Amino acid sequence: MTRQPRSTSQQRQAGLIAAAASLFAAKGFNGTTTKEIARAAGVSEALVFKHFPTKRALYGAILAEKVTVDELLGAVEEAAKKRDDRRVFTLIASFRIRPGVDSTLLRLLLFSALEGHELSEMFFGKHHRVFYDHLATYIGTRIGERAFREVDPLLAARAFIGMVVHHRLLHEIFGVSMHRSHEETVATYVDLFLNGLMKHSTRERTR
Amino acid sequence: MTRQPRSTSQQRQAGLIAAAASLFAAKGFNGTTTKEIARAAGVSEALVFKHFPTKRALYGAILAEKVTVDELLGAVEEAAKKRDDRRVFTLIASFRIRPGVDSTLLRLLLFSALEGHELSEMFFGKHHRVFYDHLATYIGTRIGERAFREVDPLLAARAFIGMVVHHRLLHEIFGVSMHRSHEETVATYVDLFLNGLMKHSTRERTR
DNA sequence: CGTCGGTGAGTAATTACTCACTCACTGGTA
DNA sequence: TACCAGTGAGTGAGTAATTACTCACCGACG
Repeated sequence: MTRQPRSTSQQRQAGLIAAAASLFAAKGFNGTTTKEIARAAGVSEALVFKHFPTKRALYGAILAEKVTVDELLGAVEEAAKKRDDRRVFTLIASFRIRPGVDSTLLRLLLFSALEGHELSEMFFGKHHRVFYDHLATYIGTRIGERAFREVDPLLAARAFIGMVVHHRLLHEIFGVSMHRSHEETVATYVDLFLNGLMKHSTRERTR
Repeated sequence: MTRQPRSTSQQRQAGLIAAAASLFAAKGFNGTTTKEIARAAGVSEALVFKHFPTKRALYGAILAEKVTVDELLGAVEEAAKKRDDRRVFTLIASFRIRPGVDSTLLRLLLFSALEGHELSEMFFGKHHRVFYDHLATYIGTRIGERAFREVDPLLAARAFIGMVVHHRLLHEIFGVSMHRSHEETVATYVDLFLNGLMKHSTRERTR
């Protein structure tokens, strides 16, 4: 019998959040029982409620905790200053499409939105809106500089993020296999999209 | 007291499926109780189990029932024969992005995939795979005819569907408002994408 | 010895599902 | 016409299991 040292309140809380996050991501809020969470965290069910007053509060703590990564936005900002279009788009795409990316957050996001959790919007804002807001601003700037064609920047940004997110959806949620490497996939998407945005002397749009 | 004529077995079954579909779409499988379904269909809970042996069987019946629309694929086929690229893409996009489109199917699809229902894959295949398989074939043909650039047709098809599906996701699941009309949105997406696919004499890709 | 991490044993409510039963209608028969 | 047995739609009242959550209590350590 090894005698486990008792955890501090903070450690336990973190452990519970981690255990619950993976369960909620796998089975949704309603599909996960507090007993399962307790067992996954290696404690009694009663202790769960010592740390979080309700199951829903625990769920909220998960959504509130996971924060966006700022270093990516920094790198994007830098590439944007240099007007390195390809790099801007590649950075954003390969942040989502890369080997070993964790599907937990995507699943949690979808579950929370579908199940209509109150914190869903905040979660969405922190994880996704920032990206397409940033991107829309950049596209707008480049249109102003006559480097890109005249399109609605917000629609264009969503279109690009859409390619990327949809790819993850197919792969991580629907189990569609990737027939190309991560790099090839990203390169193709960036290529297609940038080419679509670029101005070309020949052929104007029809409508 | 108006005396309701008793329904036939088929009518009841259809009513139950309709009631259950909207509830499952709204709250997921685990979030919906059989009592709610019965009440929504206006019958006793016991009758639900006279028609479907288990709750899961009822869920399965829903997924198995809803079929894809063939008239769209017919129209696409026709446009494809005429090599009317813009029309092919516009048809597919505006089938998904149009006023009054029902979000029930999209929600059911996501729920079933997230909750890992066995019939999810079949559901996905009937509603989505057909589209990007068709589209990929067409893109492949057009590449062969040197009308489009050399890209992986499957990736390209997914990229386009990705724009469209992501748009619906934002709008119908995450509640992001559409700041453009349906037509403008579709036109922008098609325009961006087609322009990206087209060959342009000037400026070759950098890598 | 008091505080804090931790638990076993509950409880009230809800859940999917069952069962014994009623009611409305049909077709055959006298 | 009158009657009656059969059938299938429909239900009220359960039941066993599960669920989120509670509470009285334990024991280690400063």
